[in-house]
Amino acid sequence: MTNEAADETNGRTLPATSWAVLGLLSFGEELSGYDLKKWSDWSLRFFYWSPSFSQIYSELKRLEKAGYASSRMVAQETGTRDKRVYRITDEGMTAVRRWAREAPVDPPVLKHGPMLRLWLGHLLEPEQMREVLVQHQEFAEKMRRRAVADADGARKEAAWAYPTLTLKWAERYYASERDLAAAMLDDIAALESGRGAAGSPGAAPGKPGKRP
Amino acid sequence: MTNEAADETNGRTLPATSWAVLGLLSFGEELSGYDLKKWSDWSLRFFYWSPSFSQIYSELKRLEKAGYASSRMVAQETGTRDKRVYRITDEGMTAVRRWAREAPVDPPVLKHGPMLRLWLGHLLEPEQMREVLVQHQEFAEKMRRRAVADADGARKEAAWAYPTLTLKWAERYYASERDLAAAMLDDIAALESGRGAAGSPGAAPGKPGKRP
DNA sequence: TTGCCCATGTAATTTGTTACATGATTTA
DNA sequence: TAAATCATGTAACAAATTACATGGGCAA
Repeated sequence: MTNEAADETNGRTLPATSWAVLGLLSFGEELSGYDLKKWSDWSLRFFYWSPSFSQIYSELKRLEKAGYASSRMVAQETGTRDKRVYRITDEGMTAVRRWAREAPVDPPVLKHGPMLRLWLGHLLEPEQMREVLVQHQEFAEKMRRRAVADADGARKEAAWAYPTLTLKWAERYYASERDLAAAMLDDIAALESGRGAAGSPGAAPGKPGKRP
Repeated sequence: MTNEAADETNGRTLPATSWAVLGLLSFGEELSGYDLKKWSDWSLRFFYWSPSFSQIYSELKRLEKAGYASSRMVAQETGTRDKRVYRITDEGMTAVRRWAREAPVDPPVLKHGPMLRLWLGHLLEPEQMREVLVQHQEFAEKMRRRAVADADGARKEAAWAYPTLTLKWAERYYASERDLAAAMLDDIAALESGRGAAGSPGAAPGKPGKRP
């Protein structure tokens, strides 16, 4: 009852980030913290923020304490510093499977800095708004291309079908972000062009022709 | 040099959440922490997560310490408990305008729980994947509708044009989320139907006809 | 007149980041 | 042989949540 591992095992559930790390391990490979960080940078990154090194290390400790992962030191052949590698346990597989199947579907968390800036449009010059949007557009397109490239390089075995599918989702998501920025550039241009002509409330910004 | 207010005023910049709260105040009204929370729930919420009460209270303290906001107690008419209301200062306006204009455009932070689950598709039954997607779809549609409703009810003055514009962006964003979920449902169906027929690598899931 | 929600906060805890420490290996 | 980089962590700090405390008004 006062056993810590038991406390974690039953009862209180882990935070999503722990499940994300355990999820990385659930593909079956034995990995070090460093490996996990690198892998998470090119996979989770597209739809889930990639935790820092230090957090990955502490999540690994927590998972091991909970009995969901086990670790061992491996001595390097060529004299490199020894490292600790982690592998998921059977209990870990059971737990992460259970989480994936049964956890409630809660809404995505979005912190969209560029939109926060535009929401404060009354503080900006039109040119500055455009600059924010253009940079965001470039970011989105860069991410989209990365998702495409990663999907092309992805392993083709059946086990990897779902990671590949989410890359496809990411491709579309970032394409949409890019297009949404373009649409907003249009909207701002329309707003600007319609300004000065007496703020008539009838001039509702519907869907005017693309350009003035 | 050792003055705390000065430390905050120049030099080290505030976290984005502080700017978000100061941004709420930048529309000029005198508001309590409670008011700010409620307002943030129906505005920031669409593109930036809405901070908890306690965080709003501590951000307000920080802003006041930095000289960006001032507060006063107001006694309630009908004997309700007194409350503290905050108003942005001139320095605050200068600072938030400067932030909005000059801060680097950094990428949005996304923590997409549903996608994390699907990325772990090897742990799920197809039916469970569909369930996750359907629920996400419903959430997205609910948010979209809310954005539309809020935009309809929004104040029409020029100062509110940009908040209204971001609501329009939100409407499109959540429409896209909804559609992306639908597309992924199709992809999963295609993957399932193509399974068992020898994992031929040629069976690339392109854009097959909507239904089998 | 008890229970519940509005409103206002503070305290304790958890989550996550940045800065630092260490040492070996590769590259310039 | 100095600098950059890989690899592994720890420590200090910041951000954010949950739980708790308090009191008034209102509905049952």
